[in-house]
Amino acid sequence: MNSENRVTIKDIAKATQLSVATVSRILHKKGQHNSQTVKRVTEIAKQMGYVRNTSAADLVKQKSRIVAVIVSDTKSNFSEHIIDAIEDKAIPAGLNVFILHAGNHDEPSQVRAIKTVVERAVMGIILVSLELNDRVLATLKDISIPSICLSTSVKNATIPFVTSDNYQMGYTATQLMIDKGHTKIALAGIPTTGSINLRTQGYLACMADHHLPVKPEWIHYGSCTYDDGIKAWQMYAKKREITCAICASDFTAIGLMNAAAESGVKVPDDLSLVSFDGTEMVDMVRPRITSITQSFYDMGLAGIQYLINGKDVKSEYLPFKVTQRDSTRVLTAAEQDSKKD
Amino acid sequence: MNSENRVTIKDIAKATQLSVATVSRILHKKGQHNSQTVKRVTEIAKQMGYVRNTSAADLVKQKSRIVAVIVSDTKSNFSEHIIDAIEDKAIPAGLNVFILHAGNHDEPSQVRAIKTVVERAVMGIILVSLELNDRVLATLKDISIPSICLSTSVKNATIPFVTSDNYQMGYTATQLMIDKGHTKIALAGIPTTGSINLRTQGYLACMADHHLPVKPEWIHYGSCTYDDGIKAWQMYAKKREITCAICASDFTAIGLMNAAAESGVKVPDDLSLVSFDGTEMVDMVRPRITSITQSFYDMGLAGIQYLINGKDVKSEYLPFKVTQRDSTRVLTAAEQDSKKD
DNA sequence: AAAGCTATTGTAAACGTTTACAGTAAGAAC
DNA sequence: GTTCTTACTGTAAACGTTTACAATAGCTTT
Repeated sequence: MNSENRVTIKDIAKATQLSVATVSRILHKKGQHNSQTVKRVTEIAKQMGYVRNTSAADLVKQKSRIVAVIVSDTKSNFSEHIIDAIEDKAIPAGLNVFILHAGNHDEPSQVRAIKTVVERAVMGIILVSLELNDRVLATLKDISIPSICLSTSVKNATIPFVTSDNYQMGYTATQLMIDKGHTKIALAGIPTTGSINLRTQGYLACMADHHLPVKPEWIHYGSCTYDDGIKAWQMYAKKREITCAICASDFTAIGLMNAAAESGVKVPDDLSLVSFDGTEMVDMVRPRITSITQSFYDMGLAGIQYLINGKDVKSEYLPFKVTQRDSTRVLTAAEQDSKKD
Repeated sequence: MNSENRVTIKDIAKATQLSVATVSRILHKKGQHNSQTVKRVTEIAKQMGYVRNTSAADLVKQKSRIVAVIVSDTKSNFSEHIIDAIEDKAIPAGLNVFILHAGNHDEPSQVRAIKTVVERAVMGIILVSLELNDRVLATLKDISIPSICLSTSVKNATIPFVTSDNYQMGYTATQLMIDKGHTKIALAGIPTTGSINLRTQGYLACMADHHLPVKPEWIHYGSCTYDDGIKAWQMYAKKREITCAICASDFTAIGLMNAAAESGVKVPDDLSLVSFDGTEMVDMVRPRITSITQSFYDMGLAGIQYLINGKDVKSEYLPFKVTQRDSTRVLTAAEQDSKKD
């Protein structure tokens, strides 16, 4: 119809011989009106192809019905579960969800994303898997928009967060391997910075608690990618000392497994593997990969509920569980001896 | 600082004893101003924690610097490549990207998403992998916002689109199998509706061109999921007639391969597989899966460039290629005979 | 008949920007 | 000394809504 200028309430007011106020009220179901008029207005509005100008409405109402989700752009596949949960709750509540990408450690891109949504007066911001530095955290705290971090913890809980306990996960993964008789346990693809590095601490603590030595070359640092798995194996392959590896993500585990396979090392016969996350990926590869499975959907739930209910949610750690699949094997007594120093 | 009311230009004007016009101009680098004043204003603005109200700005400027990307919420992994391309070009151009989800065939959710962004006067809309019905298409055409569909074709090209030629891809995949000596070729997980179904047409045409019969039970309809691969195999396993399958997506191929493996059927020894898409997934599983690889990144590029340059892009098909990996095998003459009716 | 309701509609201000245009002052050119 | 520039700043309207409040008319009540 009119692809020139957008139809406004004023146009409809003119066409119906009513005031803009009446039209506005009718179109958004406020107050009571003659049913004849209501019918006339809605019909004309549809016919003229009216679409509301939300910028104008937001401006006077000083708020919007939008939730912004700012997601790390690193190739991870768990964020979609978090987003699923957010959308599952937000849409029925009449909220719309805008997703933006930002760099995991990239301040300028984070600031850009935050600025974009803050300028538009979103009703809340959910930050997924982002490592925010103090400066960004400060800006976030200064603005009057409720924000929450998911899948990362925040120093001093400047803003609330919901994640898994990385330290405990690291400890648990290590304990799992030790329980299966492993003593030479590698750690692959964990970043050196951010809350995720607490997994390393958990690993070291568990090893120490069992009086097991750790060699530096067992720890490969990375960023949870598939390629990190490959690189980690290249590192381990030199001495071929370790009997198992704890992998930073499902992708890292798969990369590691594939790289090992190329050297003729089979999982779980020659190498046991456990990964963090436990997304559907671990069930798609063969052997299936044992994982420390996180509750991503629940994280999303926690995030959106915080925004909807406005309750002062305490920052919290969500439970994780060990899901045994086919990538881990119990070492025989003989193997444990032969591998012993 | 002030978490009560947001600081406006008016507040800064008051604090600096200037007019709002001057402050506005300085803050957005329009016109020339005394460098002293500029410094004073920018400093005070920062100090007071000023953030622009984009709703107000958009309102008067009648436009925004936002590109909306509405993505199918079906679990596919190629859309991220499309989005990558869009962001890679949009951000340097000073455009911000908002991503929304909508149901692949779900009109209400599509309309909701479109309405949300149209109301906010985005500068362009990119629809990814969405099957739009006539009504939605009509609304999209009526509004004065440039829109483009990626990874789907649009009947009559009501709005421009960029995708791969599904018919040709179907034909090519089939040809590939025939070239390897296969004659009993299955098709798994293709939806019955939408442009993607053209793959079925291509398959049928190729079979017909080679005078090869097609049995109904070779064609499994689905929606490109992992589970579709499993279900397809359950269907094929009954008679175990086919020697290869063309799979609707990488995930479908993986599902099919895993299900087959459970019946003791090995890829590619007992079953050859080719998938559409060719995302990184096909390189992560073993054996690696031969794929009809689409140019997703280029699709995203085409979409964003259409919006930025405003050129009247013709709807077009992007090239795809056959990437041979390890899931396809040439049938021996003996096998071809033994399998012959 | 006055007062009080009720149902419906209108008036007008407000939201925070942007920007065309007007204004001012100081210096340069004549 | 007058006019012309130049550099800077102010005025005010506009963008499209929403909403408190006022207004009107027709009823009902007393």
